[in-house]
Amino acid sequence: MNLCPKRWSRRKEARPHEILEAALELFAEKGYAATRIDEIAKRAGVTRGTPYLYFAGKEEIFKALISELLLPALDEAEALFNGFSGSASERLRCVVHVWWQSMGETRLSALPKLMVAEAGNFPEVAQLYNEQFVARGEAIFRQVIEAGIASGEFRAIDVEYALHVLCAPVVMAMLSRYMPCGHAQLDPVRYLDTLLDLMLHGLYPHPDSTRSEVSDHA
Amino acid sequence: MNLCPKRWSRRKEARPHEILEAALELFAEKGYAATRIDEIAKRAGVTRGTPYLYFAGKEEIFKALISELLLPALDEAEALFNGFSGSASERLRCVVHVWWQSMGETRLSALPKLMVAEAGNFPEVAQLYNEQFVARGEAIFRQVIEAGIASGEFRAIDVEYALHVLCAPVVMAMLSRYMPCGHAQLDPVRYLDTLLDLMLHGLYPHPDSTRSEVSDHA
Amino acid sequence: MNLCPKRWSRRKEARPHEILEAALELFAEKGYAATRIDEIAKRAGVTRGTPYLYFAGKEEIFKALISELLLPALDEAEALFNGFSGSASERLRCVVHVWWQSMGETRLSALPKLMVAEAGNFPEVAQLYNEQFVARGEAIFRQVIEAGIASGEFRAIDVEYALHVLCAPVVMAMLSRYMPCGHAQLDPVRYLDTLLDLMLHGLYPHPDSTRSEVSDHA
Amino acid sequence: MNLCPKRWSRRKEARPHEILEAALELFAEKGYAATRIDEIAKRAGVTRGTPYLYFAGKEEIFKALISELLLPALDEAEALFNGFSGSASERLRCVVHVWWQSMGETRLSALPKLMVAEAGNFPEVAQLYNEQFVARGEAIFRQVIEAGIASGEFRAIDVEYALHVLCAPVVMAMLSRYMPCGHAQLDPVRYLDTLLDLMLHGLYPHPDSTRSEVSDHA
DNA sequence: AATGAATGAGCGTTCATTCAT
DNA sequence: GATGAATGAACGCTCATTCAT
Repeated sequence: MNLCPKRWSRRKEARPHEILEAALELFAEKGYAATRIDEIAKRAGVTRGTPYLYFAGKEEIFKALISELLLPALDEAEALFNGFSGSASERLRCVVHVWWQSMGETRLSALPKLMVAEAGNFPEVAQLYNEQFVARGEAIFRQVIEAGIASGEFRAIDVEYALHVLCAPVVMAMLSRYMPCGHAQLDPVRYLDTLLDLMLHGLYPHPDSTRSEVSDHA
Repeated sequence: MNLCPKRWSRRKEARPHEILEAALELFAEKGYAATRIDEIAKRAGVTRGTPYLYFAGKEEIFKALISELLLPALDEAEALFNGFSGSASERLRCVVHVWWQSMGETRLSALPKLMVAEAGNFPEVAQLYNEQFVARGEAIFRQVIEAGIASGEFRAIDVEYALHVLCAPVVMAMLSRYMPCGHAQLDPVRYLDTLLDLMLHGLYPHPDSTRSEVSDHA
Repeated sequence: MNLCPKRWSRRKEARPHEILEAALELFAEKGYAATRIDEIAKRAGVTRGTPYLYFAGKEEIFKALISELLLPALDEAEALFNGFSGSASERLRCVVHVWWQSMGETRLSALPKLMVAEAGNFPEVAQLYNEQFVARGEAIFRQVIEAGIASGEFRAIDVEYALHVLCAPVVMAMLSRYMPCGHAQLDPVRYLDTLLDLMLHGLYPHPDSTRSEVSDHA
Repeated sequence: MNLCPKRWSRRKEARPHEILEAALELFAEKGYAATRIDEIAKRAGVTRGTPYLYFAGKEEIFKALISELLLPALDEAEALFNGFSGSASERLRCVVHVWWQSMGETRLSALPKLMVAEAGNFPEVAQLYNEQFVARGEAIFRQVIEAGIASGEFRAIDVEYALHVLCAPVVMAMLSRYMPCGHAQLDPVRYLDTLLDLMLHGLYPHPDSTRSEVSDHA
């Protein structure tokens, strides 16, 4: 059993993170309730009792997924957005793609799925998620839209509503990774490009069709 | 204990439906795993053993929610769509609003939430949901978009991708009813109107701004 | 449902017997605990509540199997024994074969199996079985052996012990009908003839080996 | 609650055996179905969940009774038989008495009772029992009888049938320990001696009655 | 720090029994 | 007399959590 005698000598401070990664994978696959602490421990390479050395219980692991994995990723994404300048449409494109690269296509996309499923059962976790993640994410999109309207690049639509229309496909793309349904066969990047194209130009034929950009991607 | 003397006289045919309604409410509130059969039974006004007279087990109740509640609602909605004629944009508006009225704003919107959470754990239910509900729902939207393109009313965008961009906010509006997050404070109808406006016209200012329709609704 | 309107007009007094026969079959196949009242009812051609019109509960059905089916069969067998005269060995042969024909090879052989399994759980039934069936059965064998000893046809062995040695294979032949083991492939009649052959040649005090009789039976 | 401070320190290897012993006792007393896992646990000095640490379920406990308790006892008994030499009648006596001592008069005699009751419900367990226990047990008796016939010490009777006639009282003696019936009041050893006496005098092809041996034991 | 044996509350399911019809 | 919908106690099994080592 103890094949490697020093197998945890250097790992001490890494343990909580390993446990969280294991938990995230399993919660993504099976949901919160169907994931056993044993499985998390085993996938993290530890035994049943170890998670309790670092987390008070299953719910605390859930909460830590938000604060220890998701929020830091949002911090990084925000830094990328902030370092980007350009037209409103260029910033919108940037925000959508950076969002996807830094969160959507990573294991973190499991968290929106988890929150859809468990928000009602864990109000405390839901509050953390909403205040620290959703609100900040929406603020990013809101800024871009508002700036576009202010500069006259965008129409003066209702920002709050447009914002959610814009976010919904991004979130759905994250959720779809865990469902064997229609979305699943689509290429997410092309999907997001279509989103941007439609959001910017609409379905109606353009008076000037030079703005269409989705065809670049094939 | 015997509060109601005729407590089962004429209920036989009604029982399964009562149980499904109770299950749907509870699954919506707490998710599949966190809902106990006892609770379903109690909310349906029966006792622990009664659900098993009508359903083989918890999973069968889940499956019956799809086949007995959701699919009939889709049947009705389809009938409404089919009875509607008009321009592609008028039909799109019709489809989105009928969808919302006949499913989105009803208790049935719990089922997409459930499927997000449990598709991985119940492949059989997921297959039923995808084949009988998602595929048919997408087909409705696809027809409208394809007809619009064929008639020249819409641009020749990639139908499959546009379809999912269009559906995503509709589905998110359903999911959002069970989350205390941003979407929650929005008026769903106005949200869908914004979706239609953006999808048809895009964010860019119109060359002819007479087409904007969202202002009608306020 | 009521395809045959008078389907029970003539059956009223037959119902209890039909229920007992169904119960006997099912208890034999699956044991007492694993047999559901529903199954008994269905096999008897009635519904769930009907057995309770005739029997106070499951245990009463069990008890009635003894008193209503087994004991009458023993009565008949006893009548046959009593009408038979001959040497002790002839009477022994008669007893063994009549026992087998009237009980061993019928569905009644399920009852010894049931009693082996359930005597500890149903002391009242066990008492009935022991006092009314086992004791009377043993008495029959005891009489024959004692008469054989008294007449000098048999050795003066210990009657009580010999009696049980003699009965054991008879009972085992009954039990074996419900087990897929070694006994199962044997022909019961030939088995009992072997028993008699072995028992008699041990019981006879005198030493000519011409008496072997098992070959008669093919 | 914490009456015994070292309540599980060194028990890990002993637990499965303790649980099996408890299960064997309770299955013997009440049968398989009427024995609750809770009772087994309590009698083994553990709580409800502990048996599941060592056995996959109730049926696995049943199966383990055969493989972990009964078959090892048969191994030991076989070793004793194999170390014994003598005439066929002496070997027969040896086999019967060793059988009784190593299995019949121990708690293992519960297993034949259990198998009579449950063979039909657990075909897999029945197969294990028949192939590994019954078949091997019969082989032991068969060898002795065949050797006796080969040496001329026994008559040339039909071995398969005689074998089962011989075994039946041995098995019945085991079953009888769990029934409050006739057999119960007999001394098993004297019962087996009577069996041997009767069997041998039937098996011996030659006719001097001086060989009666049961009187020795009284 | 880490282990893993043990706990025990909780849940899905079954089924003997009841009783309004 | 017969039905069968409904009941509710009981049981097998699970799993988050604890704690002696």
